[in-house]
Amino acid sequence: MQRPTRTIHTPHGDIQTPFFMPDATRASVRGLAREDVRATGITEMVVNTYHLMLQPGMDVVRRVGGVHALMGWERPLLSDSGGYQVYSLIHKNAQLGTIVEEGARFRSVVDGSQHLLTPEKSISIQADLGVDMMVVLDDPRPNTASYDDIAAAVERTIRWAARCRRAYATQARVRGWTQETRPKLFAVIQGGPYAELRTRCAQGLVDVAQRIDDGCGNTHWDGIGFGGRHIDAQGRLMEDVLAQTAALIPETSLAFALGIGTPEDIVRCVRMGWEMFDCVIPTHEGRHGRAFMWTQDARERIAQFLTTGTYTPFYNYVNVRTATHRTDMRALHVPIHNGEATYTYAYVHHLLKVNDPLGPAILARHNLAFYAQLMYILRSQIMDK
RNA sequence: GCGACUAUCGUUCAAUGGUAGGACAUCGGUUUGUGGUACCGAGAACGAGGGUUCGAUUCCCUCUAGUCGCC
Repeated sequence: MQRPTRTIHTPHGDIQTPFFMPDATRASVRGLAREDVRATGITEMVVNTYHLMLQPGMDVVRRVGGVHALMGWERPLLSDSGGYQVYSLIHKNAQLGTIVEEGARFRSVVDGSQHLLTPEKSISIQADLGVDMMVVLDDPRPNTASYDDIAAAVERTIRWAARCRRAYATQARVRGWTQETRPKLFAVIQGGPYAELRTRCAQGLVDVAQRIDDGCGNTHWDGIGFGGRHIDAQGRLMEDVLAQTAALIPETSLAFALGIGTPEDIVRCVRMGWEMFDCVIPTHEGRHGRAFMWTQDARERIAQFLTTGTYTPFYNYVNVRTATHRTDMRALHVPIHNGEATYTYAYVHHLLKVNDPLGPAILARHNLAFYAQLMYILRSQIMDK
């Protein structure tokens, strides 16, 4: 069931749920200045352990004083553990890595060097990054993997979560973290499409939190995420598993829907109780010339969707590359530092055709603003109740 | 006015006496904890007329248009 909105406190500021974070994988939302991101209404971003440990490397990150300092970003950041990237790498090319009990062994995409990412190393790297929210190293599997394979990955994910939690407690001691200064720690539920494995994973993780102190006296996870792929082979949202998994997450933990999704998927997930989202879609689609646009009465349609579950399209996305926009002088509103700039479809179309990076940048900003507005509408809808 | 050269998808270049190929453009599709300025697919052309030939986009002639050169 849908959860009430709440405020969470992090070292770099408060956040109101539900909220959306764009992926700044290599410490930037590709092609956008942080002021541009901020102007869209986005207040948090996701950075990536896997990419940053390879480039610029943790010696650099430590010397410059963390990823906030490197980016010059004052608001909260969440780091992903690297588990999904190794999974993605192996899925694409089995030569590039293997999962062993010790951790994830992989080859760097930057220089081909070999690395072993253990749960302990993932936590210590994320502590060095200095982020506000971190995620345990997990073991995602494709939904098409065998039941036994996924069941084994669930058990490993639980064991790795325990090792991450111990490593977190060590970091808390060494770094003198308090309840106010410590980063939030997220576990991840695996189990593929199987309800009983999702249940088993959730129980195992909750048990780990109760058994193992996080170094600050807590017996719960700050957040718990939905791991693995959340769409089926047809590209449709796996609603049953997502709803079932959301119900497994204790109210004391934030429900994080990793990697979701389209605007429609996000609203569906909010109805189920998911509170946090990150996704490449708005920036990715923007870079490929696509703009999300509200339909008429979008706000009313979202409200109806949220309360009744009946979906009426409240947006469409426009391929600005097509020649139909060559002389399209309708306005495209894009937030900038001190307000809003009006561009025309015709101009952005032109920029895309001449491969000026300003075109994708305008659309990425536009789409991020769209997502920020969507979350704002969802928050206000939930508060109205 | 004379001469040379050229004429092929929307554009720009190929090839060929027997179902004309690429690139860019056009249209469509893919992208969900970012190896994506990417990938996949479709439609689209032999300047006009005549001749040689079983058969001509290809060889020959005329015309038209363009480019270059010379007066």
